Amino acid sequence: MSGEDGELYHHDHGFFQDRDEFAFHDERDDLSSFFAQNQGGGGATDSLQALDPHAVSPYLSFDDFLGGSAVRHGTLASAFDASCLHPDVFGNGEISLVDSTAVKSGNDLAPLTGCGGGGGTSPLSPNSSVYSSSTEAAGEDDSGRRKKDQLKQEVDEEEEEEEELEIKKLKRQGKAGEEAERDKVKKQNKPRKKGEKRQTEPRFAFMTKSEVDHLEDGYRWRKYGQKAVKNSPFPRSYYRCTSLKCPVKKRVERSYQDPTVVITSYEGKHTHQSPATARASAQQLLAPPPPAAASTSFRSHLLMQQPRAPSAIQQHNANVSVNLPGFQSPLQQRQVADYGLLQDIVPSFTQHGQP
DNA sequence: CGTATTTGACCGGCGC
DNA sequence: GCGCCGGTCAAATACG
Repeated sequence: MSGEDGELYHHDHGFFQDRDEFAFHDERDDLSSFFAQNQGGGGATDSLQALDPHAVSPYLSFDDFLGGSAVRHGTLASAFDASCLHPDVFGNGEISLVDSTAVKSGNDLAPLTGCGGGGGTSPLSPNSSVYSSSTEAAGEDDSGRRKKDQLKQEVDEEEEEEEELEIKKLKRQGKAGEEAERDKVKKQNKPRKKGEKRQTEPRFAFMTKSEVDHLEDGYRWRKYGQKAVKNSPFPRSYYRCTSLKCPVKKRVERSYQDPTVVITSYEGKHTHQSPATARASAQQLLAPPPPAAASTSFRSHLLMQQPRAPSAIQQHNANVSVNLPGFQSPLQQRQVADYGLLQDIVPSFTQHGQP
């Protein structure tokens, strides 16, 4: 239990402290600087690096993952409990830590409101998330091979990726093909370039303390596989975005060292809007959002909570030993209010131009 | 009945 | 070359 997690949190702790020194908007440009810090600074990175330092540049930020829609971000943000969201966190690309309340029954993030404390849904246990641009955040041990893999992945071409996806789809749809054909396709599928593996898509992983494996992030996913994880009693689940043509995949697994920690990795970019988002915006257009619409509008939910996060966060932090000192600067909060979820999640992107 | 999940088989990549 | 492993497929099954 405390083993890895403890370590992780510990590191994060240090990390954030570090960050604190630089203030969130400090992140001058973007991920790169952040990465630089991480890699060099040590602190949080140690364990995280195992996740995959190389991944760094090629990886997407939240923004990218979510497809660019602010609202969408919000949804995911909720996964981390946006209310507690840490700007820094999302702004940087490699690793971040978010404090959120435990996700209990139900995948819906709505209940996550905890952070704000105002919400009322009581946060039982703090839900903290660490995220990194790499995948195997969970990697924990067998980083060797994975690192290699990812390095190669970086080299991969997106085009091929798409092609492959297409083929696969066709294959699936045109079942008429029979097995023979299937085999054929399969073979055509992979052989592409020698030495180059598929899987180019940027990845992004984060850890969350949650009782449910599959966190609701606003998108619809279909599980297409599950595999036992070596050295872990917990299986890894593979999900694919159900949206047509959307290549995004997601892997979910539990840390074997701390079963309460769920490691989620996203791969690829959404090519569409999140259903939840769409719904939410539609509603807003039709009618003014109800004050506390318990409902699912991630967006409103988040917006309402943002402001209160700070205090609550720190309390939680204490529990988890995650430190998010002064995480939410007024500036950030303002942004949130002004621009919406995405921005608060990925401040660096929104403020990009900042000198 | 349509959709989602489960699960065993298969494939390719990688290390030895 | 062989075996291991991660990732994916797709038939079977469960669920609404």
